[in-house]
Amino acid sequence: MQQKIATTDLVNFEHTLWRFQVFGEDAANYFDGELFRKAIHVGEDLHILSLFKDSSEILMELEPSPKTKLDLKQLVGIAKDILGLNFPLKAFYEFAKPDPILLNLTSKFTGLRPTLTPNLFEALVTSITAQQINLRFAFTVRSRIVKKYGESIEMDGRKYYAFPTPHRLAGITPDTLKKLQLTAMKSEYIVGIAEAITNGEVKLAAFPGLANDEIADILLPIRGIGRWTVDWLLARGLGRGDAAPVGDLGVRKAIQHFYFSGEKISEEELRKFTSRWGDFANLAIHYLLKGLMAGI
DNA sequence: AGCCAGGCTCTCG
DNA sequence: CGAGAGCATGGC
Repeated sequence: MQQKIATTDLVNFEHTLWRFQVFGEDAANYFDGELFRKAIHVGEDLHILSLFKDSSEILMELEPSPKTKLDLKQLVGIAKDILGLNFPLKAFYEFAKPDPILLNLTSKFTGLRPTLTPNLFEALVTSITAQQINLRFAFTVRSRIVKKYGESIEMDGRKYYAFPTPHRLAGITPDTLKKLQLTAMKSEYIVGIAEAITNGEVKLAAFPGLANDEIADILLPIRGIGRWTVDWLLARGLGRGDAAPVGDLGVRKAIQHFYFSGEKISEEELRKFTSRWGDFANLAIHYLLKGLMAGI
């Protein structure tokens, strides 16, 4: 089945999904520049969600078709999150006008939105794999996890892997993850988090209804989850407007590059600086990162 | 070749 | 608490 998701004046398809191509293989997210595909568990079934452009429209296709309206609603919600459609982009562009740097970036990358990872377990594990190593290698390792533990479904002669559920990772010996070239520590973190979720200690489903601080209080005591990981979960998992992962190396470099002539500043100062963006911090930072990577 | 990766935990003062 | 060492290995 097919369904319209958005028009191209609301979102720039290529700019927004570009992130899935730049760091090499991503077994959980297929994007070739024109077609995006992701295998997703909903209800009892594994679906392939496809996103693509047709003239001025962005369409979604689902295989197999969802059996219930509720499943369909959930899949449409996921598609919208992947395209970042819930971010108030127009209001942000108004907000950005007085700032020459943001004004320049928003006019260069009009329609760019942060893609969300609404599967919060996937968001957490992805962050952990990316801690303290270069992103390209992080993607390679994460793809190995996805291929080894994720269920797959075939379409047009290609296999698509769903991100492993917590159930598939809970109870495995961390050593099997270590063989995929995660560090011993990260292997333990990931299995530990999978177990905390399957045994009900951590209820990810409740997070959308909680405040940023409440989520941080739940997650920070868990081994492997620090401030950086929480901030990215808030920013790219839950789409919180005011999330600002200032501990992130890329974010620091971007802010220092655009606002401090490349001079290094402390995390404290960064936090103070980003507070000026209020509920637009997430968007502002996304544009700064894009600008940095584009060499502006 | 050698420095550095989109950090986190643990220890020590 | 705040600073600093250790993790571990691929990319460039």
